[in-house]
Amino acid sequence: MKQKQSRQPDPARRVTAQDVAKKTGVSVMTVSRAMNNRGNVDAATRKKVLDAARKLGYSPDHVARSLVLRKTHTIGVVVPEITHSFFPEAIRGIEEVTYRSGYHLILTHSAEDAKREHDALRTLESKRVDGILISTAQSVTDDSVYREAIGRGVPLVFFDRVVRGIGATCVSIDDKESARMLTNHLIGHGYRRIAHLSGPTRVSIGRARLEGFRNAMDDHQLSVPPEFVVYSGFHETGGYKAMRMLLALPPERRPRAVVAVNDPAAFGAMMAILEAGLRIPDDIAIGGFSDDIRASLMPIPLTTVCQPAYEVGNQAAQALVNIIEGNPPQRDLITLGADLVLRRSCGCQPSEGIRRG
Amino acid sequence: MKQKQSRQPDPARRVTAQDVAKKTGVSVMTVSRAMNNRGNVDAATRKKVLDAARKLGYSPDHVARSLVLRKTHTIGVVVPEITHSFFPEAIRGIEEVTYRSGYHLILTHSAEDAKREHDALRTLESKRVDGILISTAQSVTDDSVYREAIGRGVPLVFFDRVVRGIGATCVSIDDKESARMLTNHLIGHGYRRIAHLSGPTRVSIGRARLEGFRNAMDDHQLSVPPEFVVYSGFHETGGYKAMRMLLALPPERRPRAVVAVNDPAAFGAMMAILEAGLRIPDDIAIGGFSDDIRASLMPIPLTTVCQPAYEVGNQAAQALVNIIEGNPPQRDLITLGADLVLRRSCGCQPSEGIRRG
DNA sequence: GGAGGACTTGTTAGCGTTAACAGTCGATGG
DNA sequence: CCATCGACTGTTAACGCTAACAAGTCCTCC
Repeated sequence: MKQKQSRQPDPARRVTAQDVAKKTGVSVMTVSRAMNNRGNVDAATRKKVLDAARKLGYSPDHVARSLVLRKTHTIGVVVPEITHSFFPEAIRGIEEVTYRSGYHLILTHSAEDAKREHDALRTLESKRVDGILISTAQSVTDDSVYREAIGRGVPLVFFDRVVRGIGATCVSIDDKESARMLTNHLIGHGYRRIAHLSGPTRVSIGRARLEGFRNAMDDHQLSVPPEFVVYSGFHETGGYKAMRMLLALPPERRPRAVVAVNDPAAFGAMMAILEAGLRIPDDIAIGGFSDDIRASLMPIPLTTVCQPAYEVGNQAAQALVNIIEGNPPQRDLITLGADLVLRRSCGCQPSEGIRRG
Repeated sequence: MKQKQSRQPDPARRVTAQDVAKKTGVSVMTVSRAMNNRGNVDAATRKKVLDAARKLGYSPDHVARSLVLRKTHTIGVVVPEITHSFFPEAIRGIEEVTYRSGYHLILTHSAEDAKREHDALRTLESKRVDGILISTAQSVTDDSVYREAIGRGVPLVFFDRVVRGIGATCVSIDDKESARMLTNHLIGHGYRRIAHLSGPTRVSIGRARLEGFRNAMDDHQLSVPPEFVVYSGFHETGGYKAMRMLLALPPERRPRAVVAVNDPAAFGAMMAILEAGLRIPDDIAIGGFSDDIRASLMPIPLTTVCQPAYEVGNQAAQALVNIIEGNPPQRDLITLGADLVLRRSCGCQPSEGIRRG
């Protein structure tokens, strides 16, 4: 067939700067300069190089470039669970920043598993990412992995589920303040006996929300009997079980309102309340966290704290990029405010009923 | 304080195999062999090397390794919109495969923009990913980008929004069949005048669902007047507007049932129907696609086609890894079946009412 | 008219790793 | 006793790119 086609020594071989150089009769260095729009290249030469590059389908090898420049323009992201509605939003916020600043994202997910998270961290480091954004897994009990990475000079920024006091920047929602705000709102409705469905205190958000709840109660000199703080974890079933325990109390010792650690727990609790033949908010009022997409669609729409996931990701990414580029942020604790979304479950009769969704 | 701490010439410098070699008195090659568990290393030497590596905090540089081995163990993923509930699920399915097979994921999102997708593709190629998983953006009109990448030998697998006939493996839901199934179900309820709220026909799912709808109608010798196929796009507002157009028809010429291209469009349409003072399904029945988390929570729960997003991602990743590792799949069209989730909006009175959520 | 400068291009070396080949050393066997 | 083998380890040369310096050309200016 074709006799004199342009020779291709190894079909699997990629086109390199060498090939472009040979074709245009300049050195690889000039090709490099032209491709990177460096000054000091004659306009005509640059054009010649760029044309040849396009014709040959040449694209500079970032791997080689990364090796020599000691910079990969890549950021590692570790999330505990990609499908948790919070994280896609947060990733979107991260992506917006990194896209603008020319970084790429290596996404790993720890499946809430400490070992898997640890592996992810090590591999990201081996991949020589320029920095890491991480939201910790629930099963992590030991900071040393993070400390060591930081010790080795890897820029690390925590977001949402943060670890404070080990020298890494943390971006999170002011959970304590939000829990306080929500609790205060319930107190404002006149409720005095308020219970808390809590998350694991090992995780920062679990701790902070419990604290904020306690603070608000303390501020109003309201007591919190020990049986009013029930562990529910982060899921529907936990919320359901925890609420059942509260409902097992004699009626006069039951709470009149409940602050749930998040919306799924609140949904579980609501189910338990309705099953017990009680009404929301007439018998028991309830509030949650995270403005789950379902919150506004429940039979009794759920009052909840709306967490700016996009904003958290955005700020965390911004902080990380700044650190990487040599402008470390002033404070290493960035907390964002959250909004209270008032719906019927707390006793409000919102004019509009639904704020989003 | 400490006088004789181990010297660190350049604090920013990472620990290399060289350092480990020097410390243990062997050559870098032996370090490499020990780290990679190659044979031909004395057990005692290996231990010595591994110990020193741990002590120094050495982790092999994947960038350098990738350069010499011409393999990055990294897969590029391009999705049009990370927050579309379908994609986090799909990514989860991808992640499961890649985690098991030792690949990492570079995630890019095109924001439904052709140019941004094009950039992402080029950069991924420059980053020398071993393969690419892509779900196309809506605004793409030209295949050549994909063809060229394939021409350059980049393994490419499409998932969900696929491009057929250009030599890449495609993994998608059998949308035509699903649309047909849904339409058949409505016909089974006795509806004859059925309309379709359509997506962009440029996108494969838009085309396929329209076709499946048409096929089902043809099979039953039911006519589809031109005004019964209304463009809605993929969002609530589009569905709302499209439904308004159908409702603007004189009552006797209105549809009795509607097949929406996806759930958000269906939600918009439902809002329009209810606003017009009509009842669902009594006056107009409706069905959607994707089993959006809200579908079961609507005032009238929505009958919908449940798409196995996790499975799509999983199969696509599996196919790509196979291609990369030299076992190309037999067929280059992999279609997965979907399930019909029956709820009230189509006229069914499901015993259980809610299937998931 | 020759020193100096501006602009462009080339040369050399090295980023950290591994493949391929080349030793080294003790043991084995005819 | 020396060739041979096998187990281990070292040496060299890439992989594709860019920084740093060197060198060439042409021009300017005292």
